[in-house]
This record gives sequence, structure tokens and C-alpha cells, in this order.
Amino acid sequence: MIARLKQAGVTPTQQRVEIAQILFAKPQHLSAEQVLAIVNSESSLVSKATVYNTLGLFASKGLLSEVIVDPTKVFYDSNTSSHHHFYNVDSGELIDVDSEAVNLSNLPPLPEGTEAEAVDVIIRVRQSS
Amino acid sequence: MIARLKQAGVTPTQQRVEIAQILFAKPQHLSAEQVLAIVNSESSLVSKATVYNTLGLFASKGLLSEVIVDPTKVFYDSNTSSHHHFYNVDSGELIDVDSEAVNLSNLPPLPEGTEAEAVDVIIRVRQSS
DNA sequence: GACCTTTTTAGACAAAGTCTAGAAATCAAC
DNA sequence: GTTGATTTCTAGACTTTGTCTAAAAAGGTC
Ligand SMILES: [Mn+2]
Ligand SMILES: [Mn+2]
Ligand SMILES: [Zn+2]
Ligand SMILES: [Zn+2]
Repeated sequence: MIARLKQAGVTPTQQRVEIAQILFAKPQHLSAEQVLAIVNSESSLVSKATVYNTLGLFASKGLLSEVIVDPTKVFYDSNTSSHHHFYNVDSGELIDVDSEAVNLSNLPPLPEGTEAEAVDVIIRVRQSS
Repeated sequence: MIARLKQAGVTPTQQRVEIAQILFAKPQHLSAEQVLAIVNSESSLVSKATVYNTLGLFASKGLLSEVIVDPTKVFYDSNTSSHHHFYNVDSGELIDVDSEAVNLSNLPPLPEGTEAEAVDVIIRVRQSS
């Protein structure tokens, strides 16, 4: 874990390692508030400011990606390979969709003076009645 | 405009007509704060609560769609036909992309017990350096 | 006009996230 | 290992977007 942070150019402090261990345990989608709660569930280890700073830092270094699907919070995704999402608007659940499971092609020309950063595909679903 | 609201099952009050006139003047993407500022730019006509309530009501009646691309605010889109978006992460600009300009097919099977509500494609671009 | 229902309002409140200024930890000579 | 510089962390104030509440206003029906 420490090596992984170093390789990404992140000084592996104790707080950053704590947060990394939670997130990189498996591919998952966690909000900052969830990370804060998990990291401090045993004893109070990491402050709110540090959780937000660390998640932002990890995202800027490519260790996490941000998923914006809910107007009230950002999800941090430990799966950084290019993929898409189902978002259940009723439950708030976010599920990965493999890139190959979606045929996305023929993208239009980008606006003048811009370059692509990412293409997000979000399939919003609701509980069927 | 009044007819349009009635047809959507919305009682056309003075405040709702004011907001509708702003939004339905052309296809555009406005945040609640922007609508509030525009509607009250001459004199104070509509309260904050009413702007939020009205935008939510219009969206629930299909007169507007919500675009979630920015973690800090929701955009309300007066173009309700199915389409996609460029989002310039540097400028915050949101540009429509015609549905036909993107080839999207082969969607994966939906999670058990869910039905599709929408498929959002967001092409995030940044200012090229 | 009296009554009833719907809508609007000011302003308190909530949730997510940022900022600040000082404390703590780390690092680099010496 | 002490000194000094740099980086990181922290508590808590603050900001922004949005929601809630309880009362006022508006509108519809008789
Ligand atoms: Mn919000
Ligand atoms: Mn935010
Ligand atoms: Zn994911
Ligand atoms: Zn649009």
C-alpha cells in the first residue's frame, strides 16, 4: 500500500495509508462522509479536512476517480479503469458496467479549443413497480 | 406559455409563468441560483423557495430535465428531448450533443428489479493547452 | 363575502464541502 | 540530537446549495 502511494507521487503519511487501505481493499464507490465514518469507526484517527484533502489528492494523482451522479455528494471510485455505471435513483446504489458491455462510438467533434478528459455513461434506473 | 403549463398539468400561477418565460425562451441550461437571479433582476418577484419548488415541479412534469455534471449544483435543461452533453470542466459550460451524433448501443442487462429511467452521456472536456 | 384549498414567502435549518491558522510531524543540515 | 524549514494535519468557523416550517396571500366555489 505504501509502495502504491509512493509510486503515484504521494507521500505515504499515516492518515493517507489509513484511507488508502479502506478504498483500495476492493473496487467500490464511497462518499467522503462514508470514508470519514469508516476510518474513524474504531477510534478517531483522521479529521474531516484531511479526508477531503486526501480524496482530492488521490483523485488528482489518478488513484481514484470521481463519480458525479447524485446532486448531494461525490462518490470516489477505487476502480480507475475506464468503465461506466448504473445508478439506482431510488436506492442510491452505484454499480460498475464494463466498458466492453457498452458500444459507444461516433463521438461528435469536440468544441473548438478543448480536449477530452473522460466520457461518462450513466444508466439511471429506478425500482420497477 | 400559460397553455403549455396547463397542458403539463401545472396551474399557471404568476410566479410559475415568470420562471417558464425565462427557461422556455430557448434551449438552455440554468442553475436554480441563475433562475433566481434572472427572475428577480428587475424587481423582486419570486422567492427562493418558490424557484426551487417550481423547478422541481417542472422537472417532475417533464417540462425540464435535470443535468447532474457539477458536484456543486444542478442544471435545469429546457431541452427535454433525449440528448447528451459536453461539459467543459474549466469553464463550467454545458453544450448539447444531438442523440444521433453518438452511437450508443449494446446496453448491458439492467440490474434485477429495475427499469431504465435515462441514459446520460457526458463528454467531459477541458481547455486544451 | 365566507369558506376551503393551493401557492407563496421569509427566514431558519441542514448537508456537503472549503478555508484558516495553529499544532504536529517530518526532513535536512550541522 | 538540536535547530530550523517544510509539509501535513487538525478543530472549528465558514460558505454554498438546497430543504423545511409556519404563516400569509391568492384563488376558486358557493
Ligand atoms: Mn446540494
Ligand atoms: Mn459540493
Ligand atoms: Zn465505478
Ligand atoms: Zn441539454
